[in-house]
Amino acid sequence: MKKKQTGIRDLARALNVSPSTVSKALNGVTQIKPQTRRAVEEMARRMNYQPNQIAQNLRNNKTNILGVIVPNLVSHFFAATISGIQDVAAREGYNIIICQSNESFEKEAKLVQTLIASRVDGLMMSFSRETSSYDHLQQVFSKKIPLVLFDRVCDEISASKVTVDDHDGAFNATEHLIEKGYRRIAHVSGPEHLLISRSRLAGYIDAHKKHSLPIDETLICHTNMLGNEVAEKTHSLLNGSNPPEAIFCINDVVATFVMMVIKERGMKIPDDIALVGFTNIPEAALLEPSLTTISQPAYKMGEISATNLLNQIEQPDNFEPKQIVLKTDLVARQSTAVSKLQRV
Amino acid sequence: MKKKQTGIRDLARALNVSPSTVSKALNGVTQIKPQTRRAVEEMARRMNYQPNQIAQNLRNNKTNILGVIVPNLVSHFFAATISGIQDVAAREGYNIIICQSNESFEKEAKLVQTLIASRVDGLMMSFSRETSSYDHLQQVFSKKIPLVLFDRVCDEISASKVTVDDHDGAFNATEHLIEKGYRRIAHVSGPEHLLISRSRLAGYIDAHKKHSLPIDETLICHTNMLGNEVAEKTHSLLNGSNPPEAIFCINDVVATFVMMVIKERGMKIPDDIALVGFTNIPEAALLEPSLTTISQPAYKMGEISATNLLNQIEQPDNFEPKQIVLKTDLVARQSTAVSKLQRV
DNA sequence: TTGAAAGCGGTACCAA
DNA sequence: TTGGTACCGCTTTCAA
Repeated sequence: MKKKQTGIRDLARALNVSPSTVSKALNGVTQIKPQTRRAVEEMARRMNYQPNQIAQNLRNNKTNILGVIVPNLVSHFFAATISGIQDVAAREGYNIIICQSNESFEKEAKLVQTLIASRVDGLMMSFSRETSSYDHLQQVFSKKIPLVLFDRVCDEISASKVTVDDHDGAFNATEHLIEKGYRRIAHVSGPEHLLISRSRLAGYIDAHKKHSLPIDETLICHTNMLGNEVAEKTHSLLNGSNPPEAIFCINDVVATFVMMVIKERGMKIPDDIALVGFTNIPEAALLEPSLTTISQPAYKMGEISATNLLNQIEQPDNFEPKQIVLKTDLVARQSTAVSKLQRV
Repeated sequence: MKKKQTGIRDLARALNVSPSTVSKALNGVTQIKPQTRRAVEEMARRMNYQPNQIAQNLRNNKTNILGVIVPNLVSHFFAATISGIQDVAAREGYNIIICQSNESFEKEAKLVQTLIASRVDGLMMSFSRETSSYDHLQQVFSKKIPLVLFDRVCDEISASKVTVDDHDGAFNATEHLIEKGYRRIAHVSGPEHLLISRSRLAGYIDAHKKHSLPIDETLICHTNMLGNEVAEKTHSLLNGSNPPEAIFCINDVVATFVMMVIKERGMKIPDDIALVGFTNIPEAALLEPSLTTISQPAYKMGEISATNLLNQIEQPDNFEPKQIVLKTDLVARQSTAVSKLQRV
């Protein structure tokens, strides 16, 4: 049995005033005699009073809870993003409910429902790998729940979006390879329907265009980003009649799989083949050779997403969806550390 | 302005029945004519009714929310634990609010208050590095909020605790080194007041005892587990007149710092010195040389903690605090891959 | 089998 | 400056 906690009425009784007076005193309403206020505050302390947030929630139709849906919690990128979200939320007096879709569309849709039922004040999400339609967000719109998409976003719906400049990052990664003297550069991408795959592929292509290099379709392969398929397709790439001199991967995890295949085949990085990833996971610096990659400001992305969502919640009227694109940084490491001269 | 959602009264009005009938029909109370029930359910669907969970919470004095406090979200171990918690919670219809103390005692204490104010149904926590007193949990006890401690627990308070067998893991790690022929084994530990430091140190010592090896106090050093201090103390260890042949570190992150120092000094692992960590973070396998370590079942720890908490919540009466200790596994890798013979 | 009404613990309007 | 009271949306007893 739960013990009954002291409520506003208990305080009122103890002080011989009305509940409404207590409420006002506690909430800093001005029209209260300072003396009364002090008495109430004193008594609240003495009786160890704590407002029942649920009752407040009901009354104010507000929970001070933000919902967050991510594909998973264990990848460092999302963990760091959530860390940023959490810090901003805590600072502003909000809690966050975190859910993971485990990359399943079905789970994602269910979670959206759950969070709506929990009456979160706002929602932030990054789509699962499977997500390619957006009907599951219908209720979010019809109930006008503030929404911010981050990282894995889509073009199809109107909402605030926070992303890194995937195109620009991929462009820089590719150009870095070109400047190192590489010409035949492969790209191991993700599922075709993900915007993130398309953007990074576009950056890869545009870097080629800028340097007037031909694009060889056989050097571009889409994967589901899982170990088996990536390994398999990497082998195919390397078995080709005219294999690539460098590989740009959609992210560091994929690059790690590719690196394993390359090592397995007894090839040397970067001498036989260069490798670039994307994200800058902590492992990237520890790999041997360490991995050149594009670093994404994950924590900052979380902070910005949360800040935007809170603005949206607190000024629902004059709010316009914003598209925020964060810059990335090239982190050059050993996996591309071959000088141009050396290769000539 | 928030749009008003369909409530139980709207349904009642539309069907010309009373709100209480609607409530009963929706909640599967038996004393309702099946026909009425179907009508209500049908109408609920048509009017897109969703129960207001806040109102239900208030009424039932239950939120279906579990609070989780961890030192941080970005370390893989905690991320994996939370992942386990989340999956169990979701399966049982609970949400989780996740907070990070950022290793600060003050923040931790504040978060406990916040979560209590949010009326979570239960609380799971892993203490911050700074935490050495437990008054901040006083309210948790006085309000009888179900509590489960995991990983970083303490002896001082009575609650369910889920840990890995730190002593056993450390014992195995140390014995592994002894069996490899190492005799002078150093231990780089964490803060002395943490139970986890003490347990692992005890395992280290007991392995020595079992093999009748002397314990050299100068080979045991406590650190704050941060890069600078670990590096500094590692240098001291290696500068000693009789430096160690192997180092067992309290965890993999510390081991990574130690490895950097060793490499910096031009020493070879495992030929000049062997190294063992604890946790089995994903980086451990990727380091060069790969790191021998003790793997902790993080995801499982989360699952078990959540399951225990839910039991406690749902059967508050006949509940006894449980101490659950999970076994660890030794993962032997290159950092200790010297054969005994080779060293003789 | 159904309905009326009293809460859950606050907030806020209106009156005193 | 303070108090009375309706109400947020749902559950549950008790009576019809």
